[in-house]
Amino acid sequence: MSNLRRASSVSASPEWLNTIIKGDCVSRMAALPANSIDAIFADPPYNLQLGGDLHRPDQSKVDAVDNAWDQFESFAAYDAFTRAWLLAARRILKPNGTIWVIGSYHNIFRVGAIMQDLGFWLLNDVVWRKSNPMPNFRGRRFQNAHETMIWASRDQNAKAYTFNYDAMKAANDDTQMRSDWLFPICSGGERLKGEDGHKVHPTQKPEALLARVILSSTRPGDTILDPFFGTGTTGAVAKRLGRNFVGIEREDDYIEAAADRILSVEPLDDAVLAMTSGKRAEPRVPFATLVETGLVAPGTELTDARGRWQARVRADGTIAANGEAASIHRIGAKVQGLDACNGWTFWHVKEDGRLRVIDELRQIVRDQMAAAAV
Amino acid sequence: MSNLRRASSVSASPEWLNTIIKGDCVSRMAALPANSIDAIFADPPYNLQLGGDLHRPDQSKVDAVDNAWDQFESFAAYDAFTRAWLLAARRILKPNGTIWVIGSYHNIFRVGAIMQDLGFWLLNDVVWRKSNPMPNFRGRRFQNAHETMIWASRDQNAKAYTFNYDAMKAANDDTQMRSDWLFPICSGGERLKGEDGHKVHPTQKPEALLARVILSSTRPGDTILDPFFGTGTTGAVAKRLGRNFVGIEREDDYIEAAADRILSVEPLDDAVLAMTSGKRAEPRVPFATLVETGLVAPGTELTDARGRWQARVRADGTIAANGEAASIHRIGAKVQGLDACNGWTFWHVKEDGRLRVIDELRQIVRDQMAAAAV
DNA sequence: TTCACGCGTGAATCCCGCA
DNA sequence: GTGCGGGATTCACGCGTGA
Repeated sequence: MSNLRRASSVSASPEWLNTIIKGDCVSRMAALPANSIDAIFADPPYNLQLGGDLHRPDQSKVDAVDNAWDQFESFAAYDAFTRAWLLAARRILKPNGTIWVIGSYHNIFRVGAIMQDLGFWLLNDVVWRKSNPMPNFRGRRFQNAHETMIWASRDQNAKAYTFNYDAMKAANDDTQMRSDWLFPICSGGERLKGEDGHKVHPTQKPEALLARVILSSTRPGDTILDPFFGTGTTGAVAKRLGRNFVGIEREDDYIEAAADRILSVEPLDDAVLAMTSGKRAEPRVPFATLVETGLVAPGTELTDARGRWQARVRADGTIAANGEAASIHRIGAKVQGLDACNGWTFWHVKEDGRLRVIDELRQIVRDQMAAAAV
Repeated sequence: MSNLRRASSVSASPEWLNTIIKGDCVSRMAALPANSIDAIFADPPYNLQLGGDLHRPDQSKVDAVDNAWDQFESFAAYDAFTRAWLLAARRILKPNGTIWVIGSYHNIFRVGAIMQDLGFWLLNDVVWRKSNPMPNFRGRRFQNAHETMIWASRDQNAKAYTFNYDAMKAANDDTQMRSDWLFPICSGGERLKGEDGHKVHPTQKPEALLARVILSSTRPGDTILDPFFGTGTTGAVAKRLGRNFVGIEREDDYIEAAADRILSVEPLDDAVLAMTSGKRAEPRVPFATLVETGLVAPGTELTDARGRWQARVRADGTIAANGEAASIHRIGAKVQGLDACNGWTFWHVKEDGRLRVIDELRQIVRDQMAAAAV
């Protein structure tokens, strides 16, 4: 068990909190107390059933997912595995806890049907639209440009699950957060590489995706369990966002990489993490996307063009000034004593000593999105 | 049976072509010949499991799907129904036919798992992103802004299914069509209304969605069956796009509305329907033809684009390098140390001091052949 | 210092006709 | 059915290199 607990941890917290547990997730979850977990994020094997090698048009070979842990003898074997871990997960979930499972068309239908059979109550299916997916090299299908996440409560009757509706809405330019989310795949500096320069894990998920999952359906201080921890994206984002995590993973290489990674994560300030709560006052790239993708770091100070007013960016995509938090538009209006304000053209960030209006940053994201649009 | 056949129909075509068959889709499909349908589009009941009435914030009542045909006693009952109609559908599908099924998170996971169990081979899941979805009025979930379509072939081994890759790519600004499609929901003038001004069918799909389905995976003249015909969107779009249809529907009201609707549809001109097709559709021209016609003289030296490798053309249409002679493709692969190579785009000839790819010479031959055929 | 360009790569169920 | 071989097929982004 890799212990990554902070010195500030409450002494009464269980010894498995903020650790990586080595082993098979079914038996390890069985060893945890029932009704102890606030939220679960699971990225199980997809059972890809790939055929032979695949080459790009330039004859380079695609580095496919051919790991032993993704191999199953049959649909029945995959179903049995899925049923077992979902049952174990359901036992440790609090009555009002929720679970997220991510998958592709290879496995997600089996997972979803089994979740319904076991009594989970589906709340949403959420589509992760990839802004830069791998092409279909042979031109025989549509480009597989998304993955699917299922979000479910433990029971149909569980009505008090956590959903930070107002925070999501405020983060999405004051309209409801939709069930289709656009994010790039995990690449570049975020992608963990081994000493050989090769990716440590074949299916590392982007932190921005996990950030929205965690911000939408958990509260600071909650405990999030990931039964297929891999290289610990769930743990890293949970720690950064002031949540506790529990990871379960079988492979030593992954555990080691995850432990190093999480150790270097610095949790955000409590003030930045404070959630928007209650009914908001009245009033299309969401500002949250800029935060989730890292274009604007949480905690960044925003100012108007003349530097007369300041606000601070929070992790959920709202901003705060004078003790109040809301969308970029609302806070922009508030500090000026006006009824309305276009936050996109009002607020600026300081870059290299210069002010840059955030509308320019939105344009960057829009350009990315235009490539993916219809 | 509502007969909507055009006078121009070939007399030898079966009597059920371009008609709406009244009755239960399982027994009606059983009465059709096996291996007779090119494509199926199915919009089965979603098994919505709604609780009580839902009201908007202004207290107006949401007109939900509460029809008898959407009620099932249990998941098991829904599964049995799904299995039955999918089995019947699979029997009438041609070996290289494909099937589309649309659903929401309430039912699509069960449908997808059963499709896999029955031997269908999933090709893509395609997300219909709604540009104007209904909001989540209670603010307890993400806005349910999409539906999911599964596209599958009859068997894993069926490789020759229709996919109009080049047409889709051209329609999408010359980049591959992705698995997420953005369309508005069916409303306004397209939405069929009864004499009372009330919508005729609760789940009428937009014609644009069906158009992309049909254009991507069928050819003009193909036969498309819809076992849950409703108000006939599939039939209307199929007719407009020069395809044949077969509809099966139980409710007289829907059949009547669909028949009227389809009668008023005017098929598009063949010229408009002609599909973009890439090199795959071009006649095969052996490299030997270029030598035989004198476009490339025996003894000519071929090089790659950067002049790193050379080969010499032989009179029989093979080329030689490093003491070996074989096709332009084999030698191209050999000199590079690869398994495969497209010799047409790899090899160049020197003309007036410039390099010219031999694929251009092939195009000259193809143009000559086309001119001669007129 | 900046820009242009080449190269590598990502959860992939990825060919088809003829003998 | 199997085997063989022609030849068709890629999008976005990060990084390194060289001018």
